[in-house]
Amino acid sequence: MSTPAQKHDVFQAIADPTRREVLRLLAEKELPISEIAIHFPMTRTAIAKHLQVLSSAELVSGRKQGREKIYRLQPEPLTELKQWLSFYEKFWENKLSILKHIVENPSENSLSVIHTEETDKN
Amino acid sequence: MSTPAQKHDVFQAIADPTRREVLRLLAEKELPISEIAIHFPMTRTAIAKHLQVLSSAELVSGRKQGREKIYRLQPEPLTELKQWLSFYEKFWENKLSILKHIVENPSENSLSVIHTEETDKN
DNA sequence: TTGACATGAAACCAAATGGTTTTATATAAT
DNA sequence: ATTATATAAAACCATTTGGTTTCATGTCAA
Repeated sequence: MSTPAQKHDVFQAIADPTRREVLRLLAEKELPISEIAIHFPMTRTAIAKHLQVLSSAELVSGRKQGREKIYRLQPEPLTELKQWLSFYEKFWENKLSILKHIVENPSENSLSVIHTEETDKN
Repeated sequence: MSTPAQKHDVFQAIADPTRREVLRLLAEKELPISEIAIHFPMTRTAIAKHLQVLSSAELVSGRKQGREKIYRLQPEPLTELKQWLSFYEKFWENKLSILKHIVENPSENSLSVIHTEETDKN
């Protein structure tokens, strides 16, 4: 974490399971650091740093209110992830549709396909 | 990297830009390690390790053919990412639709909303 | 004003990460 | 048989990461 101030990437920000859980919490409602920290088996400080990472990726924003700092979810950067993903969707949809075809048509030559692998070994 | 043999998670696997670029390459066609490495400013060994990470996340699979090891894309685990993302879509779509509403209705009280922030400072 | 909270900042630490170089091994080509 | 190619495995290294503890500061409450 290391309070980098440097812009973090969305991909990197969501790589950590703790940070994903923080996002999940903030999806329900905005929360001050201490309240967030209650849900985790680590110190408030550690959570504060995770929030800084999320903040530098612009996935959350924090406003100071009295003595507490309240964080809220800012989901917009996730569109970048969605875009990235959309490129790959055609690949797995393709694979799944082939599978679907085999499952839904138990006739045809499914068995011969399976046997191909077996016979290759000989 | 460190050749962990341990199962890697998709989120972690795609966190690294080099690995994302590798996936992009393999999306076009399967390739042996050396060919992949040509596209990067690092050693073949480094790429081999990235491939191990991708492999342990099951985003690629490698088969040995002669003296080369050919890797191919295996996009299925990305469905987990998509699922994760889908939870957040409602949030940003919500925000965008509010924005859209403001933009498309320049009448109404958009200005008063903007002024709220200004007057808070006093 | 005197504590009690909530945070911020800094120093520190172990482990993980992203890379390198070196050495070994199997396969292909001459 | 020899050499070149493709990978694998291991040792090593610097930096980053995810965490801690300690100390300082601002704010709320009594």
